[in-house]
Amino acid sequence: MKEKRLQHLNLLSSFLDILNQDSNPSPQVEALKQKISNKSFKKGSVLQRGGDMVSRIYYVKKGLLRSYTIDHKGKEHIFMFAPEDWIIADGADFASPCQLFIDVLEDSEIEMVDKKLFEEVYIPLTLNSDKQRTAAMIKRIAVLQERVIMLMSASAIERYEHFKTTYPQITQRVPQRMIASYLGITPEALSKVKSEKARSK
Amino acid sequence: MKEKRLQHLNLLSSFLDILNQDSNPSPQVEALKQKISNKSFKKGSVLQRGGDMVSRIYYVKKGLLRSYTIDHKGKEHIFMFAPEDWIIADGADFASPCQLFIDVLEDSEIEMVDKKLFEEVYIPLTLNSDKQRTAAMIKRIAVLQERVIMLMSASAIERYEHFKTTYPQITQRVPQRMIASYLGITPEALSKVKSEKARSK
DNA sequence: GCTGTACATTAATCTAGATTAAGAAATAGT
DNA sequence: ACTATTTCTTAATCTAGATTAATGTACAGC
Repeated sequence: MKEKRLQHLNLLSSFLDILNQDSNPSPQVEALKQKISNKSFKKGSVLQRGGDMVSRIYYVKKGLLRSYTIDHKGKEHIFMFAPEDWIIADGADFASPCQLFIDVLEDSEIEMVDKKLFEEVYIPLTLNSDKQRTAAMIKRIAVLQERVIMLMSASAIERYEHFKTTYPQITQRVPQRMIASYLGITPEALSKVKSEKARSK
Repeated sequence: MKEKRLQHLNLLSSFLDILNQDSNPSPQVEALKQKISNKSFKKGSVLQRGGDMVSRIYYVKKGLLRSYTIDHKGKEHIFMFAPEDWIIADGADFASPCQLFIDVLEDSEIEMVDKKLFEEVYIPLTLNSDKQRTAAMIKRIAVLQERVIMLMSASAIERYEHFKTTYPQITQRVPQRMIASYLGITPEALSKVKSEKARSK
């Protein structure tokens, strides 16, 4: 089995592992497998809109997704990127008041499952792999905590440097303006920061 | 049993519930009980410093704690407040690179337990109350997620208003400068914001 | 009761980053 | 290959909030 990254809530992938490892699956597990959609999406597809009543968990087999909010002025704020082997879910997954949008940044292959089904079925199936689950959630908390500290104390340059070292695999694949959005600054400010840094070398 | 708030990672309190509910405790549980410290702390006491090797989980029975980081310029950034019935833990609890300080804002009564012990003992004892545990962590994630959105998109006034409605019980009890620190602005800016708002009424 | 220290407010600058706008470069669609 | 659209960069302003500093206020210790 390929080593799994736990940068983010890596629930669905271990769920899938359990389903797949089962060499002699019960009818219950068999029925579940049918409910996991396996789909290709073109760049630009919208998987979920804030406020949608649906709530799914997406596992990125190939490609790149993002989640984001739109504030009261209509501005997008990117919440996270999800490249290969990452999990992404909408706000409902976290009982959060802010509703997240999820869309596709590169042609992608996605496995997805209904959130409710996932919660109801995953827990009984994985009681003995709870440590992994907890570890994944703790990791998620760490990422968010770090992000809060960054937003509270770091300048635009510092945030950008931090992003580059933390997510090198994403830096090259998404437009500058989206990185800027993730960092909480404007694309112009990011451009400025980069050219100033280049000049000072 | 008093209703428990789940605003934050409420692990220790359910842990304590389990220990206390046990009418005929096993020797193992009995031994554990001895390891939970029950202490009073004076305002100003420091429970943990960033970088400390100890790692505990604190349950606030009475009083008020806070956790914060100190950035490379020596500035404090308040990460969270923990009033009565809340749980607070240092960075090590989340495997976070940023080390948190924890100290006492009001004379407090605290129950605390070593993090490692907690993790090793809590999980086997509470396999069947996992849903509660997961709910607590999800709630924590929601709080952090909301905080990120706030820091990315809201102005000083908006953040202050949001804080007041979300944490009314804290607003009256901590100095302005600490609320400012939590909001990611300076005390002067908060003062300005408040007087401008008062004038415009 | 004083005195000192921490905290809050106000006002005068300063600055990082936002906004606006316009041109250059890259990408996609036909 | 050519056009259209999106993205990136640069530069000129503008502004929210930082910084600095001075004054006012409350409480703690003596």
